[in-house]
Amino acid sequence: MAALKHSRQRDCIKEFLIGRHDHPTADMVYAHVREEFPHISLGTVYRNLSLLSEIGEIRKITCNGPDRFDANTMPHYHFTCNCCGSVEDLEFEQAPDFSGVLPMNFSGIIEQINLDFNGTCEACIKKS
Amino acid sequence: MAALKHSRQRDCIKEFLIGRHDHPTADMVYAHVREEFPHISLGTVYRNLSLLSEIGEIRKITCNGPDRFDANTMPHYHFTCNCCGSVEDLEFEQAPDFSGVLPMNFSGIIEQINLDFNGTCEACIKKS
DNA sequence: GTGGGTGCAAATACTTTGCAACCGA
DNA sequence: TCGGTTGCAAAGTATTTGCACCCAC
Repeated sequence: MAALKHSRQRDCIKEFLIGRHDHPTADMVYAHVREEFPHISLGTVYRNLSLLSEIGEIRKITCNGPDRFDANTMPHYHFTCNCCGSVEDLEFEQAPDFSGVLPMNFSGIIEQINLDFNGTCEACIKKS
Repeated sequence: MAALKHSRQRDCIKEFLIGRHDHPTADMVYAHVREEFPHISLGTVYRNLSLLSEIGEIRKITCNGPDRFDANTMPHYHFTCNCCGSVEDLEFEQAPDFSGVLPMNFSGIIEQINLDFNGTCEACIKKS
């Protein structure tokens, strides 16, 4: 991988994500960063989001609709609303423990475990 | 929801998925169904895949790259390869039990629990 | 006959990429 | 200066949709 050079745009993107806990999409990041860098392009936002998630500084959340990004790289799990697409962090009384549930008959490399609950969020229930 | 009418194309799509355990994409379904219905359109395939997953006859797997579809609607969990995008079913020595890990501070409706391991599959390890 | 289903094509949504100019080390 | 980064626009990938015709009930 090429040597990483400093960029003010990338800093701004990362700072924005650190300050948010609602898992913004690339468009939401773009809308914000544009306040500070009015000429930044969506391509640059996507490039930096990919780069940051490749080097592990942020986490990319693949779900229905556009990808979302999370500056919290600690293990934690999400609820995704099938209705509005929002993604919330879940808190557990007892943290999920996957140590006893390692898969058999599998010889690849596991890099990440994703636990995602989906359904309908409170806001969407009220709307309907 | 409107009354469902019978369609041979939809049957063919579902039969195909039942016979496969590799979680085909819409394109793969299209390629197969075209053997029997040479004039079927990709739009029809997408429409039927959405419809089947809405009524719970198949399951849609959202991952990096194109969505994948699974006729196995029983609870089970996947491994997704970050490299080639393949999705495999995982077998566990001890089935994951989420009864003790229900989320607190959450008041929406949970419809489904997805547990997905991702990393690099055996085939991609060998290639590199 | 009625209304859902289909094929086709165009449109949309999201993301990536080529390229020349730019900027940080 | 060198090579990574940016802005811009175009292209690419995945999916949805409008519409006229067709087929199941």
